[in-house]
Amino acid sequence: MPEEKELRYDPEGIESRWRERWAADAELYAAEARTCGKPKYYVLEMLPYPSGQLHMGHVRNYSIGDALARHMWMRGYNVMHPMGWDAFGLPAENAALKNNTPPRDWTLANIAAMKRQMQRMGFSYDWATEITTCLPEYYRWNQWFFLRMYEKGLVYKKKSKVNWCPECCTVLANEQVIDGRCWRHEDTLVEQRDLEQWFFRITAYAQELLDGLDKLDGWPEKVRTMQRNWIGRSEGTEVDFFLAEEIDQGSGVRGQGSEATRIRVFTTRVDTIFGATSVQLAPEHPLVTALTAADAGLKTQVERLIKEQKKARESGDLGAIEKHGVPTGHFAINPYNGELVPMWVASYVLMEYGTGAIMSVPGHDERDFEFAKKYAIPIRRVIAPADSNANEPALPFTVEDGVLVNSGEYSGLTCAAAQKRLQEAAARGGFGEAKVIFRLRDWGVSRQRYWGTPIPMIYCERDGLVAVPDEQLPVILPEQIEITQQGGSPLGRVPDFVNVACPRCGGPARRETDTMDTFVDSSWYFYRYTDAKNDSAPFDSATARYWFPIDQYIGGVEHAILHLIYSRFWTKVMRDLGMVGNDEPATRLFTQGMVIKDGAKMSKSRGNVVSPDEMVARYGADATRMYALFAAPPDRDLDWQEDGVAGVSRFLGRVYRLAMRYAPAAKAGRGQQAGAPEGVSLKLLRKLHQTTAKITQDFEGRWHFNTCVAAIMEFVNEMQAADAELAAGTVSGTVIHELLRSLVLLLAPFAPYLAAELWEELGEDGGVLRAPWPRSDPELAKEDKLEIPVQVNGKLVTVVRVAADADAKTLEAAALGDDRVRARIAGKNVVKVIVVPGKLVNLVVK
RNA sequence: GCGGAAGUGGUGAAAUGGCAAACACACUAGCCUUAGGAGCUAGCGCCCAAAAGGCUUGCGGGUUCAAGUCCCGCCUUCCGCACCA
Repeated sequence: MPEEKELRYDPEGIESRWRERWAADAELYAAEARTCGKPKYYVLEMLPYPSGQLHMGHVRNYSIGDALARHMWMRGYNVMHPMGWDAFGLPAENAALKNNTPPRDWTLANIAAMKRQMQRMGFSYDWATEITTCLPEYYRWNQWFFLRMYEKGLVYKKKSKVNWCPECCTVLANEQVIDGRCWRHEDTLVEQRDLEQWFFRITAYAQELLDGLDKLDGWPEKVRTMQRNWIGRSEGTEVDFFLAEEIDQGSGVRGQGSEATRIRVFTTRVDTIFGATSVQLAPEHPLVTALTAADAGLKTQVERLIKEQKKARESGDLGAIEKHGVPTGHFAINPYNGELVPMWVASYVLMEYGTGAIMSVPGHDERDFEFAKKYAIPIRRVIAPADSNANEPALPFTVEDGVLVNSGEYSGLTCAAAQKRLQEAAARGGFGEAKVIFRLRDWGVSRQRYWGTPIPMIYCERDGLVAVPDEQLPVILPEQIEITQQGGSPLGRVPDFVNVACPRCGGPARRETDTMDTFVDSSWYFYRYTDAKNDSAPFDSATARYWFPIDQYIGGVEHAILHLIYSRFWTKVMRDLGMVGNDEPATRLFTQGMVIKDGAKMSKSRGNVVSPDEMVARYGADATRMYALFAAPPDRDLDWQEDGVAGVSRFLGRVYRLAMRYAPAAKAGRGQQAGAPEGVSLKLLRKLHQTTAKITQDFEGRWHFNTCVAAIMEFVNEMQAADAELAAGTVSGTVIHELLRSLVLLLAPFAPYLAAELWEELGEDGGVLRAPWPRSDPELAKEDKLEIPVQVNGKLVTVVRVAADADAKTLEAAALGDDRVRARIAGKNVVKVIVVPGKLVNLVVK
């Protein structure tokens, strides 16, 4: 007999063939209409910035989402699995400067390249709903939303101190400043500038954004905690202290001082206010500015504090910086007891938080204590432990469940009770009130850049600020424009763009030349997928109500604050506009781990980047994505080892050859009736049904795809080990058919190309994607015999082989009947026998 | 400083309180030969020449018949937050 030529697994051949066939089938990954009757499932991976190159982080992210999408299709869901491009942003302008390419051309070329890479990977995206945020058909709706929010008072313009990145030459939102540095330029310190800016009133939703987190139990706790911290809700009291001199000279009536002499402080511990021995103002507090105007000496000192504060902000370790202060020589009156306390300027008080002024209670606050010690400010005890027998604790005593002392009429009250009474007194006396403050501040969206959505506003000489009317949308971003590194908004240098007739009076007017933060684009993009071609609205409300919320959102944890808080805000705004029915964009969020190489995150600067193209060329897309799922559980960091990819590729080769070898037998046995399986057949079927159960469970719960792949490998190993029996015809064609058919189905979410190929080789039709997911028969999955470990005093001695359903008595007898066990317990008393049927036997002896 | 996650072979890792190291990678030995980034077989935590045996999940305690897993204390690494009043 001529030697049979061994088949070679040729990923390149298989994958290119199927890529062509899939590309020709426009409906393959399309979601069905909402009337289809199937349950819907919206799985979404975060849309990428089109940098031009897919990196391994993307591949990992999309491999997870793709496995899930394919699995859900096979489970019979109506699946939406879209992809798009977050296509505005600074890199396009930088590239334009460097290569003299228009940002649009550069961006669109990058998109084309990355789309090719994605298609090469075989991801199941419905390209008919693809969105590209830099195209007018998309960004016109940014402008439309801007106008709706403007109408509702959720957009406003104000001059304020803003973060300026000298590298980006633009303003940044607070969320884009990390440790005083730009989120895109780690080495660049952000400057503070006074500029007129557009803001979204995200703070109007601060409380709801916070409360909503409690209900988002499908989100990682880590992300929820980060958002809670960012929103930073704080309950306390605002209290007015007044400059003593002014009150003496004026009416003399407490609580009616002028605004210029009022020092409003915020405190969470108003119960300690009788212990306030100074008030501390931020160096940039308006009152300090007023005082320094008339006092050159003070001015010099305060400027030093400002410099110090700036340095502290940049250092990233604020707690370690020594606190400095300057006495102003003025005094303020504590409204509760009329006491005069000195007024200081302190480097540790921030103008941007609370009121920019605090009361300093050194007896009961760590920082105030440190400060008072340094400057010999009196320290007073006003809180004692609730337990009156306790020793007097050392100061500062910061617990909040004590009792007030030395506090006038409030002495003896608990802290909580005193807070309430003191707030009531402040409200009555008109010198304060209970107050909730948030750390979250409004979202500054103006960018002095070109490559972004034009802000649809017009400045008319006669009518002032005029919104662009809806019918004039979109305000098109001009394309022929010279990009330079000059300051100011590039659009300001395009007269055709700037000069416009006022929509109201027709007179001469100027357009707003700032563009929107690109996070606006990504705050609502996932709604657009549901109705991507709509040219009369951002999307159809009924369609969005069908698809939303997103069932599973998958992306990197680096967006925990930025994108994920903005898009929650946007959803609530759209809900209040009546456009959507959901309060939150996504029920479940999954944040995958980073891809690591040689102990560090893959990055160009470290030179440890592995290109997906290279992997695909060498090992195929199936092996590359399957390795991305196999090397670590998806939530953990993944160490990229090329040998591992090679290993997965070899495994797929074994699967291919095994399936091809027995495909004829399987085809012949297809649809035939089989008797009760026994011997090798039973053994293989049992393993198959165990594997199916394991993988099905994992998709439903813990998503440990690494052990799913391992389970498939175990199953294939077992088939391989039975190769002789299979070749000898011991196993019927019907059983072989079930084994191979199910193997291909289980493989389909992880290695879709090979699965498609083998599905066809097995003579199945209709495509593996729409084939029903295999069911595990619990009876078939059950073992009939088990090896039960036997321990003596908790130490393993041997295993006994017994029937799987053996009861405790049988197990005990089997254990005691074992020679090794007998030898071990000879001459000793068996004190206790622990039998866990199906698990183990433990003999406690003395 | 506060909060979170993690720490298991040479490497990536596995283990609803019940046989620690599944599945891979690397390595070693053998086989095969259309010499391939191939395939097949076997070995592979540590100690001991081997067997028998003993030891082993960052460190120290505890709970339990039984702990990588639960509890307490500590160490290390990573991530997030932080003069937030």
